Amino acid sequence: MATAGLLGLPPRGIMGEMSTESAADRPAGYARGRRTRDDLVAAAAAVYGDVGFDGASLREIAKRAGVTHAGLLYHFPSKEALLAAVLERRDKIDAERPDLHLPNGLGPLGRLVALAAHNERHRGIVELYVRLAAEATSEMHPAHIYFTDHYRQAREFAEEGFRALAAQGRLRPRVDPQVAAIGLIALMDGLQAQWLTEPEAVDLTTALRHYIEQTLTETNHASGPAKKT
Amino acid sequence: MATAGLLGLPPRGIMGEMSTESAADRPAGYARGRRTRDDLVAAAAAVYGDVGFDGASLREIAKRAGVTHAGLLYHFPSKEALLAAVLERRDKIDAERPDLHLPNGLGPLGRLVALAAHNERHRGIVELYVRLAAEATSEMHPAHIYFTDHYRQAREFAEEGFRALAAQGRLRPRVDPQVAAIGLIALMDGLQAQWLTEPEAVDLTTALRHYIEQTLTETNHASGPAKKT
DNA sequence: CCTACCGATCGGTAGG
DNA sequence: CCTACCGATCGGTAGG
Repeated sequence: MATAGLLGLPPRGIMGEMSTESAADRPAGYARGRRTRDDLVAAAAAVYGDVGFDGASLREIAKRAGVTHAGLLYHFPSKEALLAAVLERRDKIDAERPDLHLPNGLGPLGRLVALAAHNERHRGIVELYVRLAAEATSEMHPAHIYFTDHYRQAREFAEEGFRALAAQGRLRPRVDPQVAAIGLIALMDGLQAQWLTEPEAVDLTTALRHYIEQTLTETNHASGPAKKT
Repeated sequence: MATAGLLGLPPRGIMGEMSTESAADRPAGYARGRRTRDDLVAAAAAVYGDVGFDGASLREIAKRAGVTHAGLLYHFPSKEALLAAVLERRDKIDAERPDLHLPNGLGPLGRLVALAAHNERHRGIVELYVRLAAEATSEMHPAHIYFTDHYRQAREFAEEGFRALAAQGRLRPRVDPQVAAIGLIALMDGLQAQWLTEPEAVDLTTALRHYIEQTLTETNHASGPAKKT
């Protein structure tokens, strides 16, 4: 789930109909208000991680950012507008992240392993995505479009990765890149849920690496500088 | 996630400290009250699937079962007691299910594929588990113990399955049964979340079968009567 | 950005 | 099993 913006694609639309109009996107030359808004978005992300979007109260988010809940609604006209801002920020952060480039013999898919390693050190991000993804399962949920989009992008990225390996003749002949891609994304998500529930019992990268290596031909298992983390 | 009771183990404890004492477990010779309680548990499972446990209101659950919310609290003394009853019922149903036995060349792990195929025809079950598992991530959540237990059992079952294959010499030499088991359970969970979000884009069994087959030696891929579903 | 308020809904209890 | 109620909390608005 915490694979948003993975491709560095331009954050397109993000929330479907949802609009962040109003005070929220003023000239932004007013440093103070900008700061408050950033604090609100950060606080919201944290609270969503703790109790989900549905369970989050504007009063709790506002309190953590040091304003009243009516003050929050001055900056973001509705609960949904704040959610949109949180998701936009996540995509922006992910897209701008320069790390995740350590070559590791797994081709583009190495980025996914590196992302998992990064997430392991940022529990809050994982909590945010695991909770939101479960809520957004419903077609009526305000983040539903965001997640269908997110899954599609993640799948396409993984599929490209497997195709690249196939082009190099490194993929086992029976491996279907599309099926392998769906599985890889699902594996990442499932590992995150299990890891949050019981961090000692599971780690995020081992099973992932194992999965990718199973799809490679025997001679390609050396997997380069694997333990670079 | 919807792998509860997979092993047919005696439902042990279930909810940690949580107790279902009180009126809820009377002699049970009173058919009418028994019926009402069953209706309440079924309604609760449905509402949890829609909006999660945290988001579910006793009034909505009671209405679906045809009683008032105070009537519900007569049968189940608290919101948590009702949750315990829902989880107990799920384990009982799973343990008693006689299907899931079609041999398919995958050994014990074939049961997991059969379970996924079954879940594909019972969206409500999957919704219930995906939502609860995300909420139960927090150590404070009343279902947390249930899920740590559930994950542990599921992992052990899968690990046994991989060991059985290894004993038959059917496992590829590089495959670690424990790592493969963690991955298989995670894969099931992640597929379920993706499938709920976008049912047309993903199916529950293909990626699962693919994963298991990747761990087998070349000569074992025929996978027996695969499309028996 | 705040104070003050609105109607709605929540889990749970009293008392039959 | 119900009616009737409790205190708490919710998202959002009015009006500055």
